Amino acid sequence: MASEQAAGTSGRRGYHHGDLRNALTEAAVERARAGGPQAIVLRETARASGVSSTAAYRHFANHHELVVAVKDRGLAMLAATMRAELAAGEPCPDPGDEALRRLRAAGLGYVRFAFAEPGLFRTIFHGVTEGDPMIGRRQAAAAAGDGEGHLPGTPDESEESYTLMSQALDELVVLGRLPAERRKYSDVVMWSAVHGLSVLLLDTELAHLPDEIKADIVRRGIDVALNGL
Amino acid sequence: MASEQAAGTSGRRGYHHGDLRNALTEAAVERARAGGPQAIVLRETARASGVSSTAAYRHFANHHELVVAVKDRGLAMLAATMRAELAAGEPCPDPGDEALRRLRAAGLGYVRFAFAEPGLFRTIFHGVTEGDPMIGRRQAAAAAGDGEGHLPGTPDESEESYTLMSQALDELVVLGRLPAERRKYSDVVMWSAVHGLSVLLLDTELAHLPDEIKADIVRRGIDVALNGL
DNA sequence: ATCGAATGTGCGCAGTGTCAACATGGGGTT
DNA sequence: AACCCCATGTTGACACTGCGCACATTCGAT
Repeated sequence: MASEQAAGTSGRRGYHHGDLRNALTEAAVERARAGGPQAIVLRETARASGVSSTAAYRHFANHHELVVAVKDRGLAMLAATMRAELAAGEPCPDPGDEALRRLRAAGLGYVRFAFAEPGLFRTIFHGVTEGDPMIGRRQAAAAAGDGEGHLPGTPDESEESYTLMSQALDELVVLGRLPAERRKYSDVVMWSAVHGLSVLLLDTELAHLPDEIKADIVRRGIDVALNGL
Repeated sequence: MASEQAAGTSGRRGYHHGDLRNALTEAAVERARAGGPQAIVLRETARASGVSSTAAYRHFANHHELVVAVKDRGLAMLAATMRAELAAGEPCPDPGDEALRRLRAAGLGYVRFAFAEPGLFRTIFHGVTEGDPMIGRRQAAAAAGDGEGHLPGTPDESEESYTLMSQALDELVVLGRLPAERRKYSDVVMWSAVHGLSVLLLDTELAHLPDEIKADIVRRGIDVALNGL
C-alpha cells in the first residue's frame, strides 16, 4: 500500500517513523493543553501521529506512561515559565530584597503558568491514587529531620519549579531575612500557597471572577504567605 | 422471570426500585471513596444497585451528573467534618481567641477530611474544563466590589465549608482582631491555603512523608496563613 | 377498571485500553 | 556485499465504557 500519511510534525519516511516516542508525546501534550488530562487518549494520539494505535505500546507500557510523559513536559514548561518570570523583573540592589523578589516572582510564575496552560497544569497534578505527579522516583527514605533546610521525601533534584522557590528561601536565611528556625517547612508552605491559589481560581466558582480580581487575590495570597513566613 | 436480585442497601421489592436515585448515588460514593473520581463508572454503579445500566439514565442525564451527585455528598461530608472539628475543641473564654480558634479548627477540619477521604476529596475537585465543583449555580454576576466582605462570584450559600471559614473571619473583624481593610480576600486566601496543603500532601511526593511530619506541615501552613492575614 | 406517565430492560453503536500474532526493514556480523 | 535479527509497526480481537432507541412493567390518577 502506498498511502503517504500526512506526517504532522516530524515526517515519517517509511514503515518506521524514526521519532515516534517524541511525536506521540507532543501530540499528547497538544491534546492535554486543549482538554486536560482526560483528553489524552492513546488511540487518537497514535492516529494524530499517523500511526497505528498499538504502535504506541512500543514506546509506552500503557496509557498511564503516556500521561506521565506529558506530565514531565508540563513540569518542564512550568519551570520555564517560572524562570521567565524571574528574569522579567529587574533585580533589586539589596541582596535581601532581591531574594525576596525572586521568591515572589517564582510564586507568581507558578500561578501564571496555571492560568496560561490550565490543561497542562491539571494534567501535572492528576490521576494519583497510587504514586504519581512528582511522586515516583526514589522511595521516601524518610527518617525525619536531616537538620538542614531540605526535608527528606521532597522533590529536590529534577523538580526545578520546587528548587526555584527553595533556593530563594535559602538565600533569605543566609541574608538574615528569615530566621533559620522558620526555614524548615517554608518551601512546602510557599508551594502549597501558590498551588492552592492556582487550583481554586482555576477549578472553582472563583474561575468566573474577572481577571483583575483574580490578580488581586493572587497578590494578596502571596503577600500573606510571605508575611506569614 | 423470578430472579430476586440481592438488593444491596435498600431492597427492591419488584420491578420498580423505589429509591434508585439514592441507591445509585450511594453506590457511586462508595466507589469514589475507594478509587477516586475515575472509579465512578455508571454501568458498574447500576450493577451494584442490582439494576440495568440504562435505568440510571432515568435519574441522571449522563455520567457527569452522577459524578456531580457524588460531589454534593462529598461537600456535605466535608462540611460535617469541619463542623465536628469546630465542636471538638473547647471554646476559648475571650471572644477574639474563640473566633481565631474556630478559624483554625475549620482549616484543620478541611485538611483532615482530605486525609480521611482522599477519594471523595479528589472527586469534589475534579473534571472541570467547563464549570463544576462549586461552580454552577448562578452565573457570576460579577461586578467587582460590593464594598462588604463577600466578593461576588463566591460560593456563599450552599457552600457550608466555605461559610464556616468566612464567618470566623467576619467575627475577627467585628472583634477587632483583623483590620477591615485586610478582610477583603481573606476567605479565599485562607481557603486556598488549606486546599493547597491538602492537595500537595495528598497527591505529591510529599504524600510519602510520615504522618507526624505532615501534621507539622499543616500546622505550620495554617499558622503562616493566620499570621499573614 | 383504565390509561398514561414513570420507571426499568435489552440491544446496539461507537469508542477506549490492551493483548497476541504477524509484517517490515535498518543495522551489525560475516 | 549478502544476511539475518530484532526493534518497530500493523491487523484483528476482547472486554469494557457511555449512551440512544424501542419495548416492558407498574404506580397512581381518573
